[in-house]
Amino acid sequence: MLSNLTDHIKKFIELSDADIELIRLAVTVKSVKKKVFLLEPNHICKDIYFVSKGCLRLYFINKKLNEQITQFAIENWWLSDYFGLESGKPSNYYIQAVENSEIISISKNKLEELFEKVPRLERYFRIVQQRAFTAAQKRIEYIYSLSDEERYRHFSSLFPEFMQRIPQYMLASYLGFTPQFMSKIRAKKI
Amino acid sequence: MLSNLTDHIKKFIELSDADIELIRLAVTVKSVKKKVFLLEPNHICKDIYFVSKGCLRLYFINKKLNEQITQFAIENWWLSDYFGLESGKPSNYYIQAVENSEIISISKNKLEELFEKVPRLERYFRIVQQRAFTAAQKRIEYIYSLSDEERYRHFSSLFPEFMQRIPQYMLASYLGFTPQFMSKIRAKKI
DNA sequence: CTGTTTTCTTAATCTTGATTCATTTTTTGA
DNA sequence: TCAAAAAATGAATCAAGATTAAGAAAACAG
Repeated sequence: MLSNLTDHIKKFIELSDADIELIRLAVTVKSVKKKVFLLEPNHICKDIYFVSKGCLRLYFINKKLNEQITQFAIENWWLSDYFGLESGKPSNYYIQAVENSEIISISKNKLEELFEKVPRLERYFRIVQQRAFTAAQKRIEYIYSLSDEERYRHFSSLFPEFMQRIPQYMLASYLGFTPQFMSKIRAKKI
Repeated sequence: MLSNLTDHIKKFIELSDADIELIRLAVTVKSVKKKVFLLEPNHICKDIYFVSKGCLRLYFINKKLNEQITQFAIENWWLSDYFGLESGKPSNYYIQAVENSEIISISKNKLEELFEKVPRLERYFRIVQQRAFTAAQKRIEYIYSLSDEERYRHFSSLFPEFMQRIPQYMLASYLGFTPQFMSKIRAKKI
């Protein structure tokens, strides 16, 4: 549903019907089944993704050959490998659907064209990026000021519904510890 | 020097002389002595800061009553407590000059006015925020995929000149470990 | 200069969470 | 519907880095 995106944009800037039509022409709306990859390592990342429904994860394989999740995106969040997108170099990341999802994608090129036609979108994305940066900073702050166990409890108190949606091992990966350790602290709680 | 800022902006968008004059009227350029605070906890953060010369750090006091540095800003970087800036709530952070510095500051309100007069600046700040977000994500990736010792060596190979500029204990804080541990790995190296 | 504060180093002990390996439970798909 | 794969749990051992407590070396101010 394109309206999920345009409604989100309207929270920050005004959009005319003509603007919405230009957005419609620039983006691609698609259904993505659980486990499908939108990006894989060694591919060039060309798109940014808006989650209209469902959930995506961004991860890479670390030195110990484990999946390391660095970002989730749920409804109304954007996700991309911005580093790959800007550099044009082959990506190191996977972007994968965690649930059956509805994704709105737009290529870097189409987005640049759209910025020329609807310059106020620069403002929307400035705000989106600023919020993303602020959230990333908060996360770094928690990593450095809470123990793993505290971070788990903090996360589960903030996002109890999200915890129901994803496998535990993915949350352990996102929080930076092992599934075994997660089992241990969960057992402790009861 | 205002030109440090306008030159930086010109790397991303075009600026007319009139635009530059509008920027000049909106910002404040000031010299800040080492150890001076630009923001302290329980104060409302109203400004964002551009480092024209020198170095700033952003930190908070964690539960163990230690300083925890979450960001540095050197020449051509912006720094603020964006969370406090957007929420209008009292800050939890210190922003302090690490060296005698020249800082260009602009208040949130003045910046909003400036966006109305020079809308292309939204683009500049969109790009700045996107880069900041990408850097923060990279940092999270390193935190989760490298040991503390590896992260120290990685950082010192990437930014050898910066290491000379700041006390070791600040770098230890930024990297998330103790000065004692840092001494240990430095001693190991020789 | 010279006393004081700040920064850095060393070493012993302690803790958190990783690793390894085995088992159980849940989910999935043919 | 049931076999196979995926996910979660449990326990024993191990390691990276914290903590504590000195003391040494630099930097700084009067």
